[in-house]
Amino acid sequence: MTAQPNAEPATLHERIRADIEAKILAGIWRPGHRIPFEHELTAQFGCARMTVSKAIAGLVDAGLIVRRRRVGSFVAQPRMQSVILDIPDIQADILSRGEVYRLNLLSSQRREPARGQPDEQLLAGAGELLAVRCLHLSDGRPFALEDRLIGLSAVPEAEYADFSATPPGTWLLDHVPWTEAEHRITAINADAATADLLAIENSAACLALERRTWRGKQHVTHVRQIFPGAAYDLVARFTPRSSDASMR
Amino acid sequence: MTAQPNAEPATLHERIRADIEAKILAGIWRPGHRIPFEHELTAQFGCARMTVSKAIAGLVDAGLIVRRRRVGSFVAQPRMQSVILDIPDIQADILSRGEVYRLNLLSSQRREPARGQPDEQLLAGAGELLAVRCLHLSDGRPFALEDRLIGLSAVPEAEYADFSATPPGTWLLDHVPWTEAEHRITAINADAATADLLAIENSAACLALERRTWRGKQHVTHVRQIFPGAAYDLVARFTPRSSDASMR
DNA sequence: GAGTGGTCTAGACCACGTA
DNA sequence: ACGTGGTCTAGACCACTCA
Repeated sequence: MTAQPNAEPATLHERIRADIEAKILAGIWRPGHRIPFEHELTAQFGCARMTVSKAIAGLVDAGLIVRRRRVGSFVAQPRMQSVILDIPDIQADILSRGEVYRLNLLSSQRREPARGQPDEQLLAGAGELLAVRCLHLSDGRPFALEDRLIGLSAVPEAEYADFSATPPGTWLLDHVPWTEAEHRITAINADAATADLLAIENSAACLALERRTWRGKQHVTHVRQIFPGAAYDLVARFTPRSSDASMR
Repeated sequence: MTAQPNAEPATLHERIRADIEAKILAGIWRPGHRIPFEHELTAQFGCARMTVSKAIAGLVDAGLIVRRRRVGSFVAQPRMQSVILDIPDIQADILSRGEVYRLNLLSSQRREPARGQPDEQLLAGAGELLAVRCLHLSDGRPFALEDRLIGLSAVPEAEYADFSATPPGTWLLDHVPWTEAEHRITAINADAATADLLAIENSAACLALERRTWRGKQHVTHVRQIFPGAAYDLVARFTPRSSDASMR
């Protein structure tokens, strides 16, 4: 949990927000209930309308309130909607746990996109691809196996980067602003080669995390990271509008 | 992608935000660069400071800007931070794909929390637990195996709910507002019993999704859902401040 | 001390959806 | 037509932090 549990909020709009939130959580205002109009809250709290509006806007962000013009603002139907999952930089994550990070660069080669792989051709654009394969180690133990493709037309300077000094993911974060990413999380049985590299049993369950990243419409990189399922979990903790998440 | 790509934003603070965002994404303002002071932007756009402030606040939410008093506002170092993962209601998800949803309620029993299980005792509080085990089916094929514990002191009316009519997750969403949830995603090898229920091979890799939900400080429910890894992925797509996610 | 962002006010006009 | 929320203004004071 990030925030202290019961600290009285300092600012007025936060107190108003907390006041409304408390009524909802206590069940006094059930889903679908119309909360007081903004001008009523203005009178109740003796403040300007913008302040009330800011408080409600926060509750809308948190998914607790729905506003409808000409009608009013209502307590939202609860939904298992957005859950914030943090998928951190592997190096930073290992270091933050006080463990020793090491990268084993298995291969790195420039090549043409494969025929019959429209994904690779989109990633390559007019240029070529950089294919990097590496193993992340934490305290000497395999932590994740990474296969990455980088579009050299999007990131030409990647060709000259030293990925044994800086892991490719970290390097890209530092060099390329991204606007969009798609993640896919799957469970797979490790094949023989993967199991060997990760030092796990053959066909042991692993988490496969695939991420494709764009800058604007330009596809920047596509990475697949495989984590031993027995050792590492993805954890996401959610509180409306404040979250804590990590990989354990 | 949810939002239309290049629609000119209607409101002023959105245009200001888009203007700043564009400079960052184009690389004109690199990470660490100090963007103009608010009073400068006020002059540049010919508007009130609150409008500029609202625009920047949005960029702070999106993680693109960091504000520092007395110093200025800066382009944030990009981080692979919050990724919004949508973990929807299974029934709603299956129905939204046009498939037939069916629930197989395997067991449902009221019982005491197990000794030596502090988790269960916290969940039970002063009362007992409701333990529900069910299988979600999509078009007749096993979709997920669910084991759920519900704290009857937190949700006493759950005891009389008909979980063969409404899946427990859906029922809880409709009846209990929640404030906090913790998710854990793991890969596991299916044991014999699980494999049998899910109609998959023994020790096939599965995604295990564990979720614990609170209302305030009160622990409401703890659920573990197991998905055949070969058939289903968790997908999350991220764009700063607007997202699309689903389970496939 | 000086200048930044953080918050707030007391108005105003507008867009929109309901009736 | 009406009343809601949505946006915006032109100020103001404060808190914080750097010099």
